[in-house]
Amino acid sequence: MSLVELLPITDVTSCSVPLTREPIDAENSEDLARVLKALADPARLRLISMVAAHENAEACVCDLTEPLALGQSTVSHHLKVLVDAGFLSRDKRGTWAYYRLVPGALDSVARLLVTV
Amino acid sequence: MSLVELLPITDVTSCSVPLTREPIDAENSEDLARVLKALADPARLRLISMVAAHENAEACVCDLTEPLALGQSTVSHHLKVLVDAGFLSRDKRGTWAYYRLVPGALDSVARLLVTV
DNA sequence: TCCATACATTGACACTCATCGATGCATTCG
DNA sequence: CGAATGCATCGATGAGTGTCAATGTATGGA
Repeated sequence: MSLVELLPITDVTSCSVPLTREPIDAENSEDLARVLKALADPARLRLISMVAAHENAEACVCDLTEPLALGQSTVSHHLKVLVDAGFLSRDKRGTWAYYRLVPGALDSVARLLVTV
Repeated sequence: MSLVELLPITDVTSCSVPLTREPIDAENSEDLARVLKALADPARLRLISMVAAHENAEACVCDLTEPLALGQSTVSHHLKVLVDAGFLSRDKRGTWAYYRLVPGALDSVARLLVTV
């Protein structure tokens, strides 16, 4: 397991500089690609969007399965990918698992892409 | 061939609203995922970065092959993916093909991710 | 205690993708 | 004209990924 999987995304990307400011080295390009790969899926983008829009800015798996029209195990898998990438946090309360956006995670990725 | 493949990236994403502002619908999520997938590769991130940093903000394939340590056909393939996604433009002059950043392409993606 | 519910994990499968070598196609130069 | 250069395309291959059904694991209620 690498450092990337253990630290929140902000720690991974904060040490780097915008993509177009200076040539990115091989290691940083792999870190950023790993993070972008977690975002580059329609179901996961919708999950992020749905969690953000949900009441109290949190949602459990059962809230997300039906509107996505995907199986429960598939939704669970996507949520895990997003948690591992640092975009979502998981809070288990009773039988439910509540997912939230990690503040600043999306923004730190956006900052790396911006050219101005 | 869908509209997405024909139009520059700015046209695809300008009609959409930041991911966390309101729930993204299935169609928009597929468009955005397609664009992010083009970015989510270490070699392609380095290509974008190297083109941006190169003299006159343009580079030909022969400038990019060696530092990437990838075969010429592989580099050519990655450049095509980036052109198709709207991030790079191609200008053939003589035997050389010069690639440039499409102004605003990265920024319009960054705007979709930002939460503030 | 037993069952139902919510979720995670596993295994399998189809599909996509990154990479390479070989080939094709212009263009330039001798 | 012929050889060489720069690049795109093709076919193959191995690795990765999204999806599902089935199973595992807690937790809470009757």
